Amino acid sequence: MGETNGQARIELMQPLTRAALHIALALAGGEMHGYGIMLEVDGLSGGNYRLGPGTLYRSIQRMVSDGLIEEADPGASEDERRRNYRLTPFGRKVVRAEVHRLESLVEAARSRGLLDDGKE
Amino acid sequence: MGETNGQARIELMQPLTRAALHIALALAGGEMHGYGIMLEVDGLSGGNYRLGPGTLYRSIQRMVSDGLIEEADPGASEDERRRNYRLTPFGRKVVRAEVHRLESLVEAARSRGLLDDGKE
DNA sequence: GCCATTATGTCCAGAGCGGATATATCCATA
DNA sequence: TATGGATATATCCGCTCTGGACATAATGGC
Repeated sequence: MGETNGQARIELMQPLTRAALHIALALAGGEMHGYGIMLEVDGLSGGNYRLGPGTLYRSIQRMVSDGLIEEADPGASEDERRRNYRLTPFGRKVVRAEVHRLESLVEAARSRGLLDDGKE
Repeated sequence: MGETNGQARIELMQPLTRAALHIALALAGGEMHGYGIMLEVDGLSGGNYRLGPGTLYRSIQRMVSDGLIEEADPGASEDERRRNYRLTPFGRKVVRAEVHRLESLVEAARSRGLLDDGKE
């Protein structure tokens, strides 16, 4: 194979921007259009993190040109305005690596006693 | 009590910037000076995330003025150039809230099957 | 037909960042 | 003791990323 090893490409993409991470996580559940991603991210963060339209559509474009996501065929009977996106296999690898990084951070927090004594 | 409830202030600080999160996690293990934080962050991320001096000292200043960290008395026999910092109780609450957010994201990733089939 | 909602997109100003540069101290060792 | 690499802090420049306002238009319920 003429291409450089995939691991290197993955590391070049890290760390994902905050917006890209949330978009990727939303798309990990299945393909979805932009506005849907916006609502999904709002929900999965419990309202603590919101994507405005500027950040949303700009991030989508960047992720497409980076090969993290790709446009999917529009569902048959759906709203014609919608543009559906899905994670590419490469994108999936990158998010997975990023989530593992987050897990390490959470573990570091735990080992430093940050999560003990749960009262505020 | 004349002050607004602390929970609101915590939410105003969220989400922490990437740099601030890493600095706070480094300081969760005990007080430390800037250069030490830089090395600690490098280590706790396995080299995947590095703070350059610009981001580091700028972030420290911002976090001090936001009340997340504060300067501590320098240790007796230590290098006089060092300026030691520690998390404030408020800063500790904010990092804890942020780590809980990260845990939710990891959990969302898991429930979407993103962490299954561990091969690359 | 009316109009809120859904949906995508651009633009601007400001926040955050990476890395170069500057400066100075510390300390091992030659 | 002087030389120099590591330690330590700080600022500056240019770029990326973001938030939110604004624009435009199709959809769908009434």
